[in-house]
Amino acid sequence: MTVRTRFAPSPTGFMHVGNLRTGLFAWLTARHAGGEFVLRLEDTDKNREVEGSAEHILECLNMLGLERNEGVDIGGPHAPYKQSERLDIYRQWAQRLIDSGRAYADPYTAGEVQAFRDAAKANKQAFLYRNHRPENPPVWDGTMPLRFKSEPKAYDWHDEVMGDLHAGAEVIDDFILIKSDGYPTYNFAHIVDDAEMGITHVIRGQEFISSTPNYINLYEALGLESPIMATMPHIMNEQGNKKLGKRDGAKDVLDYVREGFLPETLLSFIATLGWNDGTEQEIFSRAELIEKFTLDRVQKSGARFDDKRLLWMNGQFIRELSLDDLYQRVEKHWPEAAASADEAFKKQVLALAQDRLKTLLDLPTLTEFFFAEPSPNWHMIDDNKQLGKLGRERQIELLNAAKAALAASEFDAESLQNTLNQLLETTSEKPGTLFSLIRFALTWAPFSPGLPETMAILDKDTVAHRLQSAIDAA
RNA sequence: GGUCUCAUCGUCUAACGGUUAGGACACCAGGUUUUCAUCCUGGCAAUCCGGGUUCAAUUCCCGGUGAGAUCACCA
Repeated sequence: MTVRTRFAPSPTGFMHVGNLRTGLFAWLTARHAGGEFVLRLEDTDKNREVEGSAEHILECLNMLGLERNEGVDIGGPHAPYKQSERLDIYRQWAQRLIDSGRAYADPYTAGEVQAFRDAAKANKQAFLYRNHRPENPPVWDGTMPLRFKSEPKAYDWHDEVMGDLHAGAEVIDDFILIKSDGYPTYNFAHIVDDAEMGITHVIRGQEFISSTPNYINLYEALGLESPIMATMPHIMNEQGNKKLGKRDGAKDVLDYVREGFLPETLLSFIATLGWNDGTEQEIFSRAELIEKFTLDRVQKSGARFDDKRLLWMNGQFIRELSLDDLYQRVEKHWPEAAASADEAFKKQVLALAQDRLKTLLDLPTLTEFFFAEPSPNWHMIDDNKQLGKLGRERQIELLNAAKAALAASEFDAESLQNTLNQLLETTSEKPGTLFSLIRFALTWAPFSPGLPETMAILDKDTVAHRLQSAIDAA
C-alpha cells in the first residue's frame, strides 16, 4: 500500500508554526515511506476566507521545501484539490446518505437551535442536537442544513501518536454535513475527499480528537474503512497555558525568515518540537528527518515554543554554511555603507562575522565599521575600567606607538600579531589594555572580530588613517 | 458542567520494571594572550501527589491534583 498523506489547510489567514508542523509531519510521513503528499485547500467557509492566504500557504511550503505530488497548485489525478470546486462530489455523497436514511434536513431556525444549546448549557450538559432530532423532517431542498443521522455507540480506536483511545456514545451527534449556503462542513468534506483521494494517514491537530468518534460513525454509514489516524499535540504559547494561535502572538512563519532565520533552522526546529529520534542528536538536516521520522516517536504532550533555542539553532546552521552559500543568503542584509564594496572584500568580512551571527539581521551591526569610517567616541575609552585610568596622555602615547609600529609592519594577520606582540613588550602594557585601546580607536564599536584579522582586512592606509583620526579627536 | 487527552530539570526532551534519572537550550564559573561571539571544560537543576502490583517502579494499575482540547451552518 502506498502511503498517502495530505495537508489540508483552510485559507483563513497566515501560517504559524502550529499549522506548519502538522503539514511538515504529514509530509515527512509520506517521504519517509516513499509515499505521496497531497495539498488540498479547504475553502468551504467563505465568510472567514482571507485573500492571499492560499498563496501564503504555498510560499511557506515552498520555503521549507515541502514539495507535493499532487495538489491545488500542480493538479493531479484527483483534481480539483480545492473544496469549493468539488461541490458536486459532496452532493453526490450526501445523496447516498439521504437515500440510505442516514441524512435529513434540519428544519430549525438558527435561533431555535441556539435555544437548545442554551438550555443544555444551563443544565450543565454537553449540547447534543440529536436530542432534538425532528420526527418528520422535511424533504431537503438545499436551503436548510443537511444533518447526519448518527448511530450513537462507544468507540475504541487506535491513534499512531496517542495510542489506544476511547469515547462513549454520548459524544456522537447529528452534525451538519452541508450548510444552508450549499458548502459542506469540514466534518463531511474532509471524509469524502480523503476517501476519494486515497489518503491512508490522516494527520491533524489535537483539537479533532474529540470529534473523531463522529467521523468513525460517518465512515461506517458510508461503508468506508477508517484511515490511519495520527493526532499531533498542540504547540503551546509562551506561557504554556494555551494552544498557540494567531490571537496569542503566534507569528507568521515567513516573519522568521524576514528576521534572518534560515529555512533549514525552521525545519529542524519545528520537527524537533515534539519529535526526536531517540538518540542525543539535536539538529537534523532535511534528509536526516526524512530518513528518521516516524509518527510513533511523536510526543503526546504539548510543547512550548522556545525562542532561545531557535536562536541557538540558527547560529549552528549559519556556522555550518560554506562561505559562498552564506554570502548568497546575506545579500540583502549588508549595511548600507557596503553598497559600493566589492565581493572579495565583503567575503573577507563575512568570514569574520560568520561565527558571530545568530540571525542574518545581525550582519550590519557586526560589520558596519569595515565599510564606513566610524566617528571617534572617546567616552567608550574613558568609560572602560582598564583604559580609563591610563590617562589621556598615556593613551595618546600608546596610539602613536601603535601607529609607528604598524606603519612598519606587513599587513597579513600573522605579521600583525607579531607586531602587536612586540608592541606589548616595548610598551610594557598588558594585552587587555593595549589591544582594547587600539581596537576602540579602529572600530569604535563595543565588540568586533579579532584585532589582527580586523586590521588585515581594513588595510594599512585605513588603519593609519583611523589611528590618526582617533588621536586628533582626543 | 459533560466528554476526551496529557503530566521527567525554568524550556525541549531520553530512559518502552533494575541507570549515580542521560542530552540539549537557558543560566553560572573557568579556559582559548583585548572586547563580543565561536569553541572547550565544569556547575546548577526534574520524575505532580497518594495508594496499590512487584524482589524492584519515571516506567504497569487505581484515585486525586494540575494543564489542555472539545461540546459551531469554523476548520
